[in-house]
Amino acid sequence: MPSFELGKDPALTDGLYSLLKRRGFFWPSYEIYGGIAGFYDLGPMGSLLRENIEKVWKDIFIVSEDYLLVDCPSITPEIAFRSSGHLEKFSDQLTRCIDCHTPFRADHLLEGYVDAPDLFSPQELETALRENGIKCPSCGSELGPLEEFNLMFRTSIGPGGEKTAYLRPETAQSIFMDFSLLYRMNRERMPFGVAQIGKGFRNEISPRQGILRLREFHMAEGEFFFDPEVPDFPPFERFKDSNVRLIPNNDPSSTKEMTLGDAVERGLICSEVLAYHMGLTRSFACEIGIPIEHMRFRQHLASEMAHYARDCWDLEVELSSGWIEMVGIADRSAYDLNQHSTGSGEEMTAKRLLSEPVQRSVTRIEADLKVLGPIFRGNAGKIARELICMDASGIRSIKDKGEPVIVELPDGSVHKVPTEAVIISEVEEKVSIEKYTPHVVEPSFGIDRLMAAVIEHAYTEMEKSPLKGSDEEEMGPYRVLRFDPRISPIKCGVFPLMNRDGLPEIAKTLLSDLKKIGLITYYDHSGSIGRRYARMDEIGTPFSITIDYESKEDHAATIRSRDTAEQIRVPIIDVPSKVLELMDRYKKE
RNA sequence: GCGGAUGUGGUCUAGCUCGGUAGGACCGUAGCUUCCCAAGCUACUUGCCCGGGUUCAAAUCCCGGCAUCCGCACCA
Repeated sequence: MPSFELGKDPALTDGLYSLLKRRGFFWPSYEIYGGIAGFYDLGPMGSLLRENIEKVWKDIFIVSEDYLLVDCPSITPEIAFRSSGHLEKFSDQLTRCIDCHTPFRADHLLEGYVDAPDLFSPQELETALRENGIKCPSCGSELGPLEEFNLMFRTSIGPGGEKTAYLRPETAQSIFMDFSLLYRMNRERMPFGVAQIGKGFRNEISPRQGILRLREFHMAEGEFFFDPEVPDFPPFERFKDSNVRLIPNNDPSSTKEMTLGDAVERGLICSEVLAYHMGLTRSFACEIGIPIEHMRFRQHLASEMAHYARDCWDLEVELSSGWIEMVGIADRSAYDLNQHSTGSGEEMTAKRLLSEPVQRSVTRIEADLKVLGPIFRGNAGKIARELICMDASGIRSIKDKGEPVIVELPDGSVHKVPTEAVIISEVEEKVSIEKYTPHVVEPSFGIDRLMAAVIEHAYTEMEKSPLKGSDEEEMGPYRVLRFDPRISPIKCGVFPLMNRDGLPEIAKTLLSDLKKIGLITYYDHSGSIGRRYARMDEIGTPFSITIDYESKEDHAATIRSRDTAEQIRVPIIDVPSKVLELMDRYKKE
């Protein structure tokens, strides 16, 4: 059966994208007003397809891997992104040529002149541009002043709009902010994962390539928290021998094939935890129907890796438009938790049991509330709390000099605490628990891109059907979307061969039996039977059931398979279970 | 953002040079047909990207905007 090969002939996907609109997968949003780049509507088929892809994702991350599922808001107050670094990181400083108006990223212009310009502040950039005498690379003219372009959509909360907020560019941050709660919900056991499926928003400068680069997109993210001092990750055993294609960043021009186990041993992949999630990602992609030959993992170049990332690998899938990133799997170390911990003042740590409890003597500060109370009244408790957190040796030397201890409260007020209120003692302490900030590995899935990949790889064009008089000149090729039945938007079509003589009644009874077991169905009585099959093939419905005149006598129906066009005759009463069985069997083949 | 190309029913397109009723095919809908792989027959629905200008008259010419595609730039 002739099918086309992706990447070999992009012209073959031409017909695909009109099919997708015609049959209700997706199309550009706000078309009646001319459309806006970077936004797409998912139609009836696209919505079901996306939901099914997410279902498979949940089967892996929530059901098999026990990730905790959360669902947090898209609108996020500014402070959160100040801590996370997005306010800076997602703002590019642009400068424009005063003659040709071409915009450039200021830090890119400084590559090669200074070290790590991406970490520079706007002022530093401005100075560096001037000191190095940088001119417009395309025409040589002077460059204008810096402009800020933030990739986050800005909005405000409440009336008056004084509270600035942004639409989240990734779902991850909420998970970090909720870390302590989630850690407790997991009963303080490590390691554990948290997952979120939702929308992300990025105000891309110039979205292209249709649904592959959106300003509002679906993402499924996992955050896997673990103890960085535990090098082994036993579950990794499962993927140790999985073969993968890798493009390591020390040699970006060649693809290497090896097992994930080897890659960790050779130090290409930084940890077993990261490699494990690459394995998970690969099996997820396989399950939704992306062929393994069209997958590879590419390591971020040192220059494109975010400054907090220890290591980062992208799953890329080959499409008609080339190799496209689908999933980013990053080791973000303790960066995010540290940022939010510092930003909010909340402790974000996990506890680790020391293998041997440690005896040590500790200098402890106590506050004598009997003294503090009468002096400071309402503030006494706060001062005491602040006092016992201060550096013990420093306090001791102050106390030894007989000077009062200066305590500053979070509200900014400063208080002089008399020496006699400060008690310093040496205690022997048995420490059996140690606190640490967990590291995190983040697999982040672009659902819309994966959906496009699934569609392209399920797409098959065939020579026209051999029988009857269809005319390929007019019809174009015969098109089939060969989805895995698990992700097909519609699971089965139900057709009366003729729209009369009691056939519709039989078909509708069967239809409701299929609905009862939760299958999404499609009833169709219009057009010839072949046309109805063709409609189902175009939306990737794996099974079509036809009630014919014989059904009235033998109470049986035919089930026709999308991929083979084969038909089997099954008693009507057994059709629902037979369909489930066929769906299940498809997976294993 | 820049340069180039493009924009006609749901889809693909003819018409634009040379202004004068917008045409086809597919898809879709209803009906006929014992109809199992886009068959046939009948009927039907749906359109000139938006705004302005020139003109008696604009899909067509001019200006502006928007969008798409390609290249540059940008980005995951």
